[in-house]
Amino acid sequence: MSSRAVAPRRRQLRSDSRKREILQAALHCFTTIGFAGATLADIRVRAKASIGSIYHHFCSKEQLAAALYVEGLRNYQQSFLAELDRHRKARGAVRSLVRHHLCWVRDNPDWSRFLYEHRQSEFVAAAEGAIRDLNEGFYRASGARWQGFLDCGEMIELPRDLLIAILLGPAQEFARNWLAGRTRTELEDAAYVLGESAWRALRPQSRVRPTRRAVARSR
Amino acid sequence: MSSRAVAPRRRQLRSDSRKREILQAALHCFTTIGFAGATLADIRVRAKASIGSIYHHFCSKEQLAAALYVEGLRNYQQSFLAELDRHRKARGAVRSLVRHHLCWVRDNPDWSRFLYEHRQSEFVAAAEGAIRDLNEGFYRASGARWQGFLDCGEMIELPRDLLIAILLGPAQEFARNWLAGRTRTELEDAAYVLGESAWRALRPQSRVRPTRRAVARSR
Amino acid sequence: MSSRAVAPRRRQLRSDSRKREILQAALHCFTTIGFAGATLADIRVRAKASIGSIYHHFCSKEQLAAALYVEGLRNYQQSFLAELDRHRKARGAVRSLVRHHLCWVRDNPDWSRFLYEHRQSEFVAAAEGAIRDLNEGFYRASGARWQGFLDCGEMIELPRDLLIAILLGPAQEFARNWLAGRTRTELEDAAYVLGESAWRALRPQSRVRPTRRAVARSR
Amino acid sequence: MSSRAVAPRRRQLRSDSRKREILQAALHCFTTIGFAGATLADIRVRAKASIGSIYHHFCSKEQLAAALYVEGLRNYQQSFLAELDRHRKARGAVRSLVRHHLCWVRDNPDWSRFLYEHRQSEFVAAAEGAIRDLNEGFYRASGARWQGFLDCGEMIELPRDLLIAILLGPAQEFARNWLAGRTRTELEDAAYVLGESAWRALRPQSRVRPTRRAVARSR
DNA sequence: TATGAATGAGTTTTCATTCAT
DNA sequence: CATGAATGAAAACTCATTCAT
Repeated sequence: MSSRAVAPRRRQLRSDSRKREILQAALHCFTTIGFAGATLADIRVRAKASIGSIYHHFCSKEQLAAALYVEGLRNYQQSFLAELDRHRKARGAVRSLVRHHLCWVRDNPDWSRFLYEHRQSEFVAAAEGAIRDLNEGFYRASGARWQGFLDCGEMIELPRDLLIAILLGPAQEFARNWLAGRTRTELEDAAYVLGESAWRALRPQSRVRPTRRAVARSR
Repeated sequence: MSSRAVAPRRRQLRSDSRKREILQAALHCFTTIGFAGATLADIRVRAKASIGSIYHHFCSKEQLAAALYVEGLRNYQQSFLAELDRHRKARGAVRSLVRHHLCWVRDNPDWSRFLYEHRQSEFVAAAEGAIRDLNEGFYRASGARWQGFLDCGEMIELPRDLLIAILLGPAQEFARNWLAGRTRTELEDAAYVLGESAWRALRPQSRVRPTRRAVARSR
Repeated sequence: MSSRAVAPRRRQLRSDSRKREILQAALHCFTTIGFAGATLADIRVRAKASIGSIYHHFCSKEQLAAALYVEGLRNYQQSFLAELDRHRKARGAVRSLVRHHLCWVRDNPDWSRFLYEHRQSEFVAAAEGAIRDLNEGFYRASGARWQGFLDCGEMIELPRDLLIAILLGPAQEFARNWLAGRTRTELEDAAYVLGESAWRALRPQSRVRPTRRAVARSR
Repeated sequence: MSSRAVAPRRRQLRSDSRKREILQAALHCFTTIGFAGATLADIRVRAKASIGSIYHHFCSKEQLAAALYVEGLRNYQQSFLAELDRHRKARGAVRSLVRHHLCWVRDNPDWSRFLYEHRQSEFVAAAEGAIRDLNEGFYRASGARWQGFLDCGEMIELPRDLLIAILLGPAQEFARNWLAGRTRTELEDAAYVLGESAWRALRPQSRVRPTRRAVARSR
C-alpha cells in the first residue's frame, strides 16, 4: 500500500533527475559545438538517455535550448541582484559586481559560454516572452538600486546602455578571453584591476561632466 | 598579339570579381543566419553563382568562412594600426581608438557581426596559422606604440589582456548591443562617453597605483 | 510480463530482417552496376527502405559493402571446408572441390560476382581485419587437410599459391566467363572435365618431378 | 616557307605525344582507383594537361577508357599470337603461352589490372564493336593453330571455353595474386610449374578420354 | 515513461562536361 | 590546340522528429 502511494513521487523524482541530466548534457554539447552543431545524438549519448526520452521531456531541440537559456539567465540575474543587494555604497557595489561577474564566469563556464554565444541564436525566439519578462524584472530591480547611488551623488549619471558597457564591458571582454584560454593574468588579479578601473571610470568627476550632453540626447 | 597578352588578365579580373562576389554573399549569409545555419544554396543565390563555381574557388564551406575571417581580421587590424599611428599622445590615442572601434563596427556591420560571433567557430581552426600570424604582427606593432606611451609615463602599466579589456571592452559591449538594436544612445555620443571613461580608467593616477600587485603577479 | 519480455525480441527480429533486406538489395545493386556505380537510391528502392534506415544499420556505403564482402567470403569458405571434410582421398577431394567451386558460383551468382570483382576495391580496406582473420582460419583448416594427402604421397608437393592456381584457376576462369554468358559448355560438363584435368595436373607423376626446384626456391 | 610546311607535322607529333601522355595517365588512374573512382581531375594532374586538352582528344571519360581497353587488348592478343606462331609442337606452345601470359602481366602490370578488372565495365559497351572484331580475329587466328595440334593428335580435344580455362586459368589466377602482392613463389618458377601442369592436363591421355561426352554436349 | 528503428527533407560535396578566351 | 572558370545534376550523408512497442 505504502509503496503504491510512494511510487508516483519516486517516479517524479527519477523523472526530474533525468530531465536535469538531459539539460546538463545539452548545455555541455551546445557550448562545445554550438547549437546548430550539436546533434540530439550527441546529447543522447552524453545524457545516457534515449532519443525518445529526450522528446518526452522537451518538445524540440529548440525548446530544449530555450529552457537552458532561460535557466542560465535567471541564475545570473539572481546572483547579480543578490550581490548588488549587499552594498550600500556605489564604490563597493561597482567593484563587487565586476568581481562577481568574473567569478560567476569562472564558476559557471558552460553557462557563460552558452549565454554569451547564443544571444542572437534562432532558438532565443522560442523563449522571447520569458526572456523579456526576466530582463524587465532585472532592469527594474537593478535600476532602483542605481538610482539610490545617483541620488547620493556617488556616481556619474549615464544611460543604461553606457553604464552597462563601462561597468561590465571590460570584465566581459576579459572573461571571454579567459574562457578561450587567451589570457595570462590571473582571474583574481583581473577582478581587482578591472574593479578599480571601472570605479575610476564611473566615480563622480570633480571638474569635467562629459556625459551631460550625451545623456540629454539619448533620451 | 596584344589581345593574347590581355586575355589572361581579363579572365583573371573576371575570376577575381566573381570570387569577391562569393565572399560578400557568404559574409552576408553567415552574419544573418550563422555559419551552420547558412546553406550553400543561400550563398549561391545571393552571389548569383553556381554551386560548382563556389567550389571552384573554395574547397569547402569551412574554408570559405575561414577566408572571410582572415580578411575581416586583417581589415580591422590594419585600420586600427593606422589610427594608432596618427597619435603621439596617449590621451588622443585612447579616445580615438575607442571611437575608431565604434565607427568601424558602424561602417562594417557585417564584418563586425561575423568576427564577433565566430571567434570560437569550428572553421577558425582551418585558418589557425594565418590568424596566429596576423595576431602576432598586430601585437608586435601595437605593443611598440604603447611602450612609447608608457615610457613617457602617460599611462598606467598593465598586462596586455587587461589593457585591451579596459580600452575596448566597453566599446565592444556597446557595439554588440548596438548591432542587435538594443541600445538607445547614439553611436557618436557613445564614442565620446566611452572614450572619456576609458581615458579616466587608463590615465596615470596621482595617488593610488592599484595595479602594481596585479601586474607583478600576472607576469 | 511475457509480452514485455517478447517485445524486444520481436523488434530485434523485425530489425534483423530489415537489415537482411538491405544487404540483399545492396548485393544485387553492387553486382549489377558495381560498387561505385550503384547509388544508395538504387539500394533504397530495391530494399523498400528509407535512406535513413540504411544509415541506421550501416555507417556508410563503404561499410555496407564491407559487411557484404565478409559475409560472402565466410559463406564460401565454410562450404569449401565442408566439402573438403567429406573426402579422405586426394583424387576425390580435388575433383569435388572443382565441382563445388562451380556449383557454388552457379548457386550464388550474385555473391560470386561480388567477391570476384571487388577483391581490390577500396572498401575492402574497411574490413581488412575481419578478412585477414577469415583467411587465416581458412588457410589453417584447409592446409591441415592437404598435408594429410601429401603425407600419403597422394599428391605432388606445391607451395600454396601454385596449388590454388592449379586447383581452382581453371574453374575460376570458366566460372567468370560463365557468369558473363561467354561460355557454351554446360556447367555440369565443365565440372567433370576441369575436375579431371586438375587431377591430372596434381596427381603424383611416375617419372618427372618438375616442381622440386620451384618448391625449394619459393620457400 | 619550309617551316610552314613542317609546322603541321610537328604539331601532329606534339599532339600525338600529348595524347599518349593522357592515355598513360588515365591507365594508371583507372587501375589504381577504378574507372568510376578515377576523376578527370586525377588524370589531368597526372598527365600534366588541362581538362580542355583531354576533351580535345577524347569525347568523354567513357571513350577514353574504351580506347585504352581496345589498345590493351590488341597488344595482348598480338603478342599472344606472335608467341603461338613460334611453336610447331603442342608441348612447347602450351608451356610458352603460360610463361608468356605471366611475363606479359609482369611487363604490363597496369594493362593487366585494367583489362582484368574492367571486363564487365560500363564503358566496354562503348567499344563493343571494336572488341568483338578483335576477339573474332583472335579466335580465328589462334583456333587455326590449335587445330593443327589436334590434327596431329598432340592434344586432347576440348571446347574453346574449357581449353582456355585449363591453359590460362592457373596462370591468370596466379598473376592476379601476384599483382596484388599475395604470392610468395617467384614468377619465373611459377611459369615453369604452371606450364608443366597445364601440359599434363592437356596432353593426350593413353587410356581415358573423359572429354568426349562433354565435347559432344557442348556443341 | 522509455526505447530505438524508421523516415525523408535538406545539406554538403563531387565531377563530367561545356565554352569563352 | 590549350586553358580553366563555370555549370548543375546527382551523389553521399545528416539529423530532427515520429511512433510502434
